[in-house]
Amino acid sequence: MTDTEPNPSTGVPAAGAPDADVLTADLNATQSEAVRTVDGPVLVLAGAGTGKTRVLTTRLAYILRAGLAMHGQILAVTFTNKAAREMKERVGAMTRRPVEGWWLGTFHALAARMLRQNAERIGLNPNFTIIDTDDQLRLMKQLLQAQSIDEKKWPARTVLHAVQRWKDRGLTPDQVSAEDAGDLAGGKAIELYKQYQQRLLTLNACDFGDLLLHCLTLFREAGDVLEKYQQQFKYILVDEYQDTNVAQYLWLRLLAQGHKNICCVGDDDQSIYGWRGAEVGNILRFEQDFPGASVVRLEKNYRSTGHILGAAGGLISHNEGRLGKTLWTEIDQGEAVRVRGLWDGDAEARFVGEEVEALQADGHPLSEIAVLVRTGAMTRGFEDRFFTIGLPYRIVGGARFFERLEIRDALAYLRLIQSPDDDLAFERILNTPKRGLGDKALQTLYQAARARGTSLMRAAFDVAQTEELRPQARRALGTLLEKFARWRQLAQESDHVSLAQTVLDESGYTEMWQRDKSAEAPGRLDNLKELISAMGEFDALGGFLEHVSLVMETFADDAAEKVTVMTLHAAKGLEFDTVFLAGWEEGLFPNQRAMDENGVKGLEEERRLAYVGLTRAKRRAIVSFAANRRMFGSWNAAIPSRFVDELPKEHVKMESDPGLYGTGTGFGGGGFGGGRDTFSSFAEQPSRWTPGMARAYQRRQEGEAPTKFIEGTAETVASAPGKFGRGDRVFHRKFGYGTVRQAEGERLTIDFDKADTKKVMASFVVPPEQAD
DNA sequence: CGCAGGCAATTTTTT
DNA sequence: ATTGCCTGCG
Repeated sequence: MTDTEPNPSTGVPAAGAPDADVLTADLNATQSEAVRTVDGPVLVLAGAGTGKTRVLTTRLAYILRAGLAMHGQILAVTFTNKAAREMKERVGAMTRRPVEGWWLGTFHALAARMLRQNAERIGLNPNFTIIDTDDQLRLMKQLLQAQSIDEKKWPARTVLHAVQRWKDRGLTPDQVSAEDAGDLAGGKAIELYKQYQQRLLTLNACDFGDLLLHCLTLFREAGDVLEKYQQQFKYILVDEYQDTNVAQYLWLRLLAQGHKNICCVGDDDQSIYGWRGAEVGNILRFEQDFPGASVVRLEKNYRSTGHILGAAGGLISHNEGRLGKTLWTEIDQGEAVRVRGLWDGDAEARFVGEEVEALQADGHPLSEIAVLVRTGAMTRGFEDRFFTIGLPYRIVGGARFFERLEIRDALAYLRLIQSPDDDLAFERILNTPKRGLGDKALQTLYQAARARGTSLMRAAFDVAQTEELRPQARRALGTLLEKFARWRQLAQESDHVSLAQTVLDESGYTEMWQRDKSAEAPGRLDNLKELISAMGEFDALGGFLEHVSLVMETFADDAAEKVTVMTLHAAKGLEFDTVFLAGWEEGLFPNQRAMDENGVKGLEEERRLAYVGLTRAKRRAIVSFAANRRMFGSWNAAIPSRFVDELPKEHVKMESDPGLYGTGTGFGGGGFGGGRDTFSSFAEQPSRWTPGMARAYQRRQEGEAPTKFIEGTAETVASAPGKFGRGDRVFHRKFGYGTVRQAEGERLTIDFDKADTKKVMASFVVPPEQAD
């Protein structure tokens, strides 16, 4: 069935019929305009909650239904797999046809598709691998070592970061100016970049940046290829345009030069990825970049109350160089944004916990409540608190499934079966599990590979026949290579799921973790099982590996009846009835480092982040800050974020705890939380354990006394007699870990572990005003 | 080759 | 405080 035929099952008329108008019937005037402006470049400035996704999907369906193009002639680009998936679902529902094979996907997935179609034109094999950060880093380290560059002075991360920024700007090694490189890596940065690219080419591999960069090179050097795509894509749709980097912009501009029908949707006020190369300038310059462009502003907000929009709008108005939008809503004014000052981070977590419980008691679903924080580390305090009070919660983010050690190892085996020349994979598993092939053996193999001009795997087959390695190592290598030969055979004969199972068993990898008695081993084995079962959803090994490289997603259970805790970045594109915005302290948010490194630009991006946070809220936004926060072990005093002051007074209700900043007597954040088990909140989810936590948990399992937390004033502790006994392990927020020597009435004596605080205290709790 | 102990680094995150 | 990384020794 072609795109121009009527759909027999739905009776949808043929393309070109006025029926396409039906699609826009439910939209407001500007949304409809955004959908129907189909000749020439269009920029849709879509404020938060103005129906951006709806416009984008309707536009795609409209173009199809109006018969302006067939699906193969539309390029629809998103940033995340999630956005791509959502768009596929919605367009599929609207057009009632499968969305298979469409050019709808992320920048990287679409670029990879184009590259695979034309790989040989730029010296790659169509089955090139896409490497992850881990591999990138190891590769760069090797290059630094080869150049004898001091890794202390120029860490591989730093150099790699620079390389990535160049790639974001669409610069190949010869296009980087010496001035740009500066004295990075002792002035050898450009040379390193060049070598890095050469090495990747030899490995038949790309990193994420290359997917776009190679496309640009391809377009530049193979005019016929570019022309073909330019002809093919009659319409181009782009989501989240404010987050594009220069390479992505160039890619789009080249592709759009054919039909000039490019529609970019975005919001300059929601650009929060400058630190990874996004250029707000792209959206600000749209009208110059695409002459004759129309601009449509979506300003009617369907999400938030008047107070929330007022607060967010007032805050963002402190940024300069905006395209400018004023959101309005027909929803009621609602409640003012609450701003709550608290004594410390624990008090803040306690406050949020109590508020959530109150909302829950009023019948508010937990799935409509979110706690948004600036840094990933801040989720821990809330997790701890929510667990303690038995509040169901979900942490978004953290270590992602495919980034876990055991998953990467397992994937390396599979990659190596798929493409034997994948040196990075080879290196990773050569001695994992330990089989007596360490650094020495690897060096020998490297030399052999270099001498022969082949990959490590091929060189290894030769070396196994010679005297170059000690007999023991030679035998071990021989055994490994035999296994690989067998597995490769098996890959032809059996399905990829049983292949993976066999590989993990025969390689001794599963056994390695079964033998491992550390507490995190069971979690790792679970993850391996999960990996095997995930593979079942793919037809073949190749497809699975491509998915893994491009879609680094955790298979998470969403939709559960839980409070969500996540970073502000992770919250983009989501909405909740109630949003808690925690940690609004100067230095933390706006983040000091962001300001130090990027000055006013950095500050403005932080402000946009605050704006994004506020506009996630449909009915309630509650901002909080703490006067004291423990960071990296020590206590920091803090003042409220400047963003608190920037919220327009008429939309805000201040409710700082009494006693903060000398405004009264008494101290907030009292309460008593003693007797809490340090590790209980993680006991049920071993897969989330860090090695340190796992060790501590194990110590506890072995009978060591549990650690108790002490918080609150001397009085409150004294009012809870019997909570502490001789020999209890305690943790005090200022003095750290200790042991109770004596506990009678309100006199507690504690020996603290740290030498400088090893003193006997009559009253162990520091009143809040004395805390640093 | 493997392990214990010393040592810096510790924003945000997708693909 | 915690973590991963590096080094030096057995």
